[in-house]
Amino acid sequence: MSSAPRVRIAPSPTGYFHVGTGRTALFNWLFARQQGGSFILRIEDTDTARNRDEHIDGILRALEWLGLDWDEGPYYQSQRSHLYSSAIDLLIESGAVYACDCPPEEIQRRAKERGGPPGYDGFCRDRGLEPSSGRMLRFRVPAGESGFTDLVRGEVPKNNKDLEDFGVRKSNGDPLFILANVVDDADMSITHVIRGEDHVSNTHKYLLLWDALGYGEWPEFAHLPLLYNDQRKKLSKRRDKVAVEDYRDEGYLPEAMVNYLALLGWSPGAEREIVTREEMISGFRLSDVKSAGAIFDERKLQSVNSEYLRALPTDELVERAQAWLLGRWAPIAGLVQERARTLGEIYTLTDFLYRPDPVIDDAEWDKAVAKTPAFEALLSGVLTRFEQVEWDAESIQQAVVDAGRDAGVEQVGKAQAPVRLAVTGRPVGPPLWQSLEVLGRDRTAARIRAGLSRLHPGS
RNA sequence: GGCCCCAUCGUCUAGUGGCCUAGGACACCACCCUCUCAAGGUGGAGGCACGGGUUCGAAUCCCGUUGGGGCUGCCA
Repeated sequence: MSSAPRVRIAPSPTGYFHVGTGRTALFNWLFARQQGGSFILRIEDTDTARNRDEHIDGILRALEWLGLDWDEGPYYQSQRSHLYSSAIDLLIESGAVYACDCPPEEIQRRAKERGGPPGYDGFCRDRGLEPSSGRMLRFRVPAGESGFTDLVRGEVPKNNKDLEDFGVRKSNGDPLFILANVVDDADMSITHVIRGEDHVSNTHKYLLLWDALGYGEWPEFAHLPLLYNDQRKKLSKRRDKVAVEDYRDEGYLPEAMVNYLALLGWSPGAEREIVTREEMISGFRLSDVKSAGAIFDERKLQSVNSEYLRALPTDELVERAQAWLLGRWAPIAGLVQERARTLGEIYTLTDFLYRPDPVIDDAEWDKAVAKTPAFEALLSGVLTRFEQVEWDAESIQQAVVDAGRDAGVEQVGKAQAPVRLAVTGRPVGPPLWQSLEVLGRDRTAARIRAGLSRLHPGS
């Protein structure tokens, strides 16, 4: 194939955008960009019962968020039914398909009776039923072999006897996925079909149809290994967090998500983990894609995301976090930046600035503060000093150090602990002195007073 | 059940017959740094599923076993 490659991503409107679809889209996009080809978006909405406009909108926004721009489309299969109809007419004419009126229960019953494998048994093959409405259409699978060569996995053999007569049109007249898929790939001159491994067995049927329709030279195929959960099962909506929009909403950066997704099944080479888009485009090879599946590990995603977060100019970070929280935390943004793994986590680290009062866990308080008698004197010493010192990080630090010394708590690390818990409600967080400076003298003092009375509920 | 695919540390991977007493990253452990937590630094534990071949030589090639996965819809 000497002309510019044409590839496509063909999601169906299921209500969310699966990370696996995102990975497939990315690999298609990388291939197209590197080869100077076209990346085409086609919505596979032949199942009219499931279609919803907002689902389609979700697909477009997810693709945009990931930065995977398409060159053509979106095309909608629901608007191309005339193409499928004429293809079906052709198949009827040539006798490549036949009508079938077996109810699904009947097919199942016969399979059970037969004791053999489940699936259709060709019952209507030679009944000569008219292809009238109310009857589905099945492809008459010929004897022979339907093997093909896959760009990532090599030869994929198949004996046609292991293929049942699959449906190409529903009894309500709608085309089935496999038919629409083939017709559109031919019509759109798709040169490389890059999709998930769960489609390999569809490919044999695809090719049979392709030939029956006289489309000529086959496209190339590349089947990508699947993404699994930690149980090594295909990532599924039911058990797993699979929606790209969920990761977006938690504050993962699209560039980090793309980087992580690229690492699943492909590698930029030894000792590299963080890769720019340009490097991905220039280094990507379909032949380098692994054929074994990969587990989607959110901890690694977090780590990649942290790297991208820390690499951001701090003012840009503040800007991009606007959707999660207001900019009140900006003065300590640089300190928060290296501690947050997602934009959403920034709030956890800075919520003491946003809440009217800290939420203090009783058990935590008892363990970290109440058990140490000296901390009472420490806190009141801190309070006294806080009311007098200049309100800047350095003075705040000095006040805590001095109060600690007077209370017999020499180590600063120890002395800051009760102050931190009383004021922020958490045992850990960004550096305390700067945090208190931003919080302000009055709110800080009030919280320490509250801590003191927590020590002595009566007084 | 049938058909097909896959197999390097817990996870993602490098490795395409000698450079491998198998390298990196995440996660984990220890230490250093340090106002906590991170970040950073140093060190550590941890893997070629198993069994046969082929070869002077196998993580790399072949066969088998085991394990895992996918498909098997009038969903896509």
